[in-house]
Amino acid sequence: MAKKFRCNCPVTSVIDLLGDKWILVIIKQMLLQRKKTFKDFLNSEESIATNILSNKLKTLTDLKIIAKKKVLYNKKSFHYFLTEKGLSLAPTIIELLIWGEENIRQIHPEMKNLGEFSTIKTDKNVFIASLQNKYLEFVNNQNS
Amino acid sequence: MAKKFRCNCPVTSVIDLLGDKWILVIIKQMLLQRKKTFKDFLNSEESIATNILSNKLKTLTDLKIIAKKKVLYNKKSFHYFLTEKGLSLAPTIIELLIWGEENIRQIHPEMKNLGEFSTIKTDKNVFIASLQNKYLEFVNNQNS
DNA sequence: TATTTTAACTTGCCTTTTGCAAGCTAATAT
DNA sequence: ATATTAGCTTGCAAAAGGCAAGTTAAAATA
Repeated sequence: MAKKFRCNCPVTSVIDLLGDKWILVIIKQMLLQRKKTFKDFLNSEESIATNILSNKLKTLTDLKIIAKKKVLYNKKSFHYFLTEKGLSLAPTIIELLIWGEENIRQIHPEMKNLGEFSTIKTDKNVFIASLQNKYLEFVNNQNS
Repeated sequence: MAKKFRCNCPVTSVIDLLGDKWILVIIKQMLLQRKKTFKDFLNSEESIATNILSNKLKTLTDLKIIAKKKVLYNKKSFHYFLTEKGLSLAPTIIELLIWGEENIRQIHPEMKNLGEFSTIKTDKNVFIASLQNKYLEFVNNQNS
């Protein structure tokens, strides 16, 4: 089931892996909205279908961008969380967010705006590092 | 022909606009490889089909991410170039490049590596600003 | 000047990806 | 003991992507 790449360009190859309608949305949901179970993802505002979700979670797990863990207290639930590799997509997600904030509202007026946005722009690196740290704390709290 | 958005999240909305197999690849080709004519894009290592190319160039023009200009010396050629809006996607493209460099070679060993890569990582902001300036110079040279 | 080639497309048809609705199974809650 | 829930799978339809051939006007070549 090896992935096919169009060419040897690193940018194009990332798009071969992650450039579809759902992969980056799922990563965003984990990083910014702390979604972790199959049901969490299903109940998202993006309303993904179950077959697509199942398929994308499998792909992301195979790529080791996320990992799947049985939860201790419940035999039918799983938690999905971002690995280090997944968490290192935070800068990309934040760049998409910034571009969206600045360029999409004109054609999509209902788009919500983030209070923290001015902080993101002035202290981008700090914001990203803190986001990653908070996510790691969140994952640790789940495991204990 | 108004674009439909899945929800009001800025990240998801960017993916609704730009998250397909080709849009960001075309922007990369313009920014990093100075592609400008229909034929330039066709001859790329990614080998896009003519109908898809035509369609994506139209979409990008409608979104004002690129603009189309008749060339002065030739009545059947056009030049496409990134607008300010398009050029402001440079940080996203560079983040994809960085992630690709660090995470894809393992599963795609033929991927080419960039000599300048260590510079990109240590001086990211400088690198991006300089890339944008050089692109603007390039566009100016075309117009004169 | 007549013929060939080129740039920038469009059209038709096929394949892959996405999406909807329903169904399944084992665990949990009532 | 029965109903509900979590996490899926299956079948089918719609949309996006992809291949090959065809089109038109301009430009290059003979």
